[in-house]
Parts: sequence; C-alpha cells; structure tokens
Amino acid sequence: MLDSHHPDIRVLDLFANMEEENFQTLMRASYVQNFPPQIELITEGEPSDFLHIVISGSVELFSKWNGRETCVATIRPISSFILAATVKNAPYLMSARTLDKSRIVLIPSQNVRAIFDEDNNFARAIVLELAYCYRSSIRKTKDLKLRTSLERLANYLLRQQIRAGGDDEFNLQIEKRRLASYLGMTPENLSRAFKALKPYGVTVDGNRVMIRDQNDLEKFAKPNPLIDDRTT
Amino acid sequence: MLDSHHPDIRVLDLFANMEEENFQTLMRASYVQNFPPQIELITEGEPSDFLHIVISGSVELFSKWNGRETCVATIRPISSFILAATVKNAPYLMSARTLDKSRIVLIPSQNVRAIFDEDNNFARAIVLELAYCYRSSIRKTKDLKLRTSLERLANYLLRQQIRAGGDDEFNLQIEKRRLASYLGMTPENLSRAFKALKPYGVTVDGNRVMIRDQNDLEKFAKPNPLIDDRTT
DNA sequence: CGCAGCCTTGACAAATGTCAACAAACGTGG
DNA sequence: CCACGTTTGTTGACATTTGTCAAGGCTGCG
Repeated sequence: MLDSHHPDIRVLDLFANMEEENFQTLMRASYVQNFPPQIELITEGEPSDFLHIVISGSVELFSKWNGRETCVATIRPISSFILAATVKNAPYLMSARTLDKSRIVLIPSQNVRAIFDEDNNFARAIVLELAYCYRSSIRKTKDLKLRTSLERLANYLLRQQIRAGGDDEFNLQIEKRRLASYLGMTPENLSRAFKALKPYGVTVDGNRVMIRDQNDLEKFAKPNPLIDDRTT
Repeated sequence: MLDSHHPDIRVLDLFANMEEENFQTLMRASYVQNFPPQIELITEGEPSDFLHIVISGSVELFSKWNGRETCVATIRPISSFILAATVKNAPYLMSARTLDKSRIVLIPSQNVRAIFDEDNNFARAIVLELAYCYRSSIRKTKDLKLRTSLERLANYLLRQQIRAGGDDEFNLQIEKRRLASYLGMTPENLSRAFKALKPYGVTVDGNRVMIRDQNDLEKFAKPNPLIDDRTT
C-alpha cells in the first residue's frame, strides 16, 4: 500500500504516541481505498471488521429503524470512526456512507485489538478518544432533549460560525436535508426554522449563511459550553 | 475507611484485573459516604474531583439548560459514573443526585488518573467501560431520534420486562415523572401514553405494570437489538 | 388530620410531521 | 453547450404529536 498518508495518520491523537513498530504493523495490515460518493461503507448490525479513517472527502454515520433514517454524525478528514465497535469486537451500531468522493484507510479490527493489548500508549490514547466520543454523545443527547428544533438550529449555526473563524458569513458544510436529519427534524421544518430565525438577523441564500448580529442570535440561542463546546 | 465493600468493588469489570497493590492504593485514597435522598452529589460544569461508585441506593444523572431539566440516566449498584470526565480531567457534563438513601464511594480523580498511567490492565478496563458507555449513548440517541414517545415507552417496558426476568408483571424502578423525563416527555404525556398502550395489552396500576400479550406489544414496539440490547 | 408532592384528566396551544405542488439546482448524455 | 430528468429545497394546507395550564384525586408522611 502507498504510504504517503502515513504521516497524516501518525499525528492523530490516537496514533501519535504509540511505538513506531506497532504503528508500522497497523499500517502494513491496512488498506487504502478511494470510494465514489454514496457508497455504503458499513452497515449497522454487521461485525466490526475494520477501523476506518477518513483521509479525504466526508462520511455520514446514520441509522435506520422501522423505515425511518437519521443522520448521527458527519466525519471529516482526518479522523477515525467506529472505534468503540472495534475495541469491543461488537456489531456496528451505525451505518456509514460516503458523501463525497473519499479516501479511506481500513485497519483490520483484529490488528487494532492486538496492538491495543500490546501497546500501552495506544491503549491510553484509545481511552481519551473514547472519552471524547462519549462526552460528545452526551452533549448531543442534551441538545436533543433540552432544546426545541429551532434552538438546536440556532446553536448549530453559532457553532458553525466559530468553526468558520468567527466570520459573520459562512457556508453550510452539509446539504440541508442532511442537516435537518442531523438536527432531528424534517427538511420542511428546517426550511421554516431558517425563516423563523430571520428576526434574529439570520439570512440564508443557498448554503450561504449570514449572521448579522451575533449577540442578537446568542440571546435567543443561549449557547452553553456544556452542550456546544466541541473541544473538551 | 471501612473496607467491607472492597470485594464488591473489586469484582467490577473496571477493577477486576488491575494490580492488587494499585487497587489498594485507590481504596486507601477513597471515601465512603452515606447520603440521604435528594442530595446533589455533583453539579455539571464543575471540575471532576472524584470518580463515584454507587454501593447501594440509586443515583440520577441529569442536566439543566435554560430552566429545563432532563434525566439522562439512573445509576444502580454496583456501578461507577462519570468515568469520562475523570480520565479527561474535564468538567462534568451532568449533575447527579441521590434518589434513595445511598452509599457512595468517592475515589479522587487524581488517583484514578495516576493509576491509569501505571496499570495497563486498568487502562484496558477503562477502554472497555468507556466503549460500552459510548455505545449506550448512541443507542439512546437512536431511540430519541427514530422513535415517537409512545414507541420509546413501549420499548422501555419490554426492556424492563426482560430485566424483571421475563415475567408478565413487574414494577417500574423509578417514579413516573422521572421516567417521563428519561424518555424525553412530560408526565402528562406519559400518563396518556400508558393509556394508549392499553389496546396492546398493557395495564398499569401505580408502578405495577402488566403485559398481557408480549407478542402483541412487540408487534407495535418493534424492539431492535441495535437500540434496545443492553449487553453489548 | 392536614399538608405536600405525584399522578391523572380535560381543554387548549404550540411544535412538528405529512402530503402535495412547484421551483431551483444539479448531473448526465446528446 | 444545451435539454432533459432527477434530486433538493421551498411553500401552503392540514394532521398528528407533544407540551402547557388548571383542576382534582390520591398517597405518604409528619
């Protein structure tokens, strides 16, 4: 396998402190593949054969039940996904599909578990990564249970603004129908929610969002670090 | 500190395989306390000073935002809680209060992190515990986003039935207002939801629940191991 | 006994979803 | 480059779900 992406992966928190030899073992065992958009990479319920790392493009984690589907997360470079299923050797709880043309590294779960048993620094890095994932998931639960869909959208926009460098104008990273699903609402409801935020200075044109007065929007959204902070 | 509970804690997956010496260090550093009901043990946003373990009684994890409050989990003996905040040395994302008179072990987070750095088996146990917590949280997200409140209640009852040994009659473990909050609905809505399940053979008297025909209820609830299974 | 908190019920309001229609954006093949 | 068909986004009308408020019954406890 071409190893040009090794340095990119090596600097991930997950791999940064592990033994070089173990890292090489993982890389030797892994595959790199390019996928077109809309390819289902994994399906919920199946055994976790590979730990996945997105090198470029983007991947959606989603889940279905009783004919309904919901977007749980969007993964962007460079990060891993479904680490928990890998270390527990348990079935995937979510499915994954590419959104764009994407380059993905597949590390056999078996090898990940083997090195996890051997490399203590790797095991520690996994702890921190999982703790982060868990806490992120708790934040999402709080967002869902404590806020209306309008409040979720408002806070999402404020988070995106921060991500875009604090600029008062930025582009949505995902299409609106996926955003709606991510926020736990229908596309129609999202459409109306954008309009409902107009009195707070939010205007939308395509996927371009403008926030005229951040304070005004914040007064409505009431962002809270214990829900919206994405760093700790 | 009285060490009569040490064996109970020692057998927890989290501590079962660590070095005896390290376990003793943790136990020596820790406190055991009895709390009356309705005591707020920790408050969201505060630094994570202690890893908590419930020896007896029960503890509710909850969170507030903008005047609203929601129940995120109920912890029963014998299990730990807020492990993620402890290992990340980050603020609690949830508050905790005793529901009953409860006996709690408090292990200083500092000590937990120190032993985590030293004891590889302990680090590995933490990985598995966090992976479990994370996956449980993903299940809850799916439950919330993919199901109506009536469906959530129906599946909750089926899970409780399993927990009660499959008997067609069992007691609710928490009061209804808390159950409502846990399921993401109001007490009034829960009251009506119970009635709405009557056509599927569910009858309720106080906190006693009878499920006349499990198949009937399952046909409505459509339980799914990727949401409702509590073992993997 | 009497108070306080929980649960239930009814009437109503707000939030959200559904369906249908249409417009706009996008991609593909000619 | 354009024409076409498909998908996405929007809007309106309406249905369903869920929440809110107020009242009353029940229960447990001092």
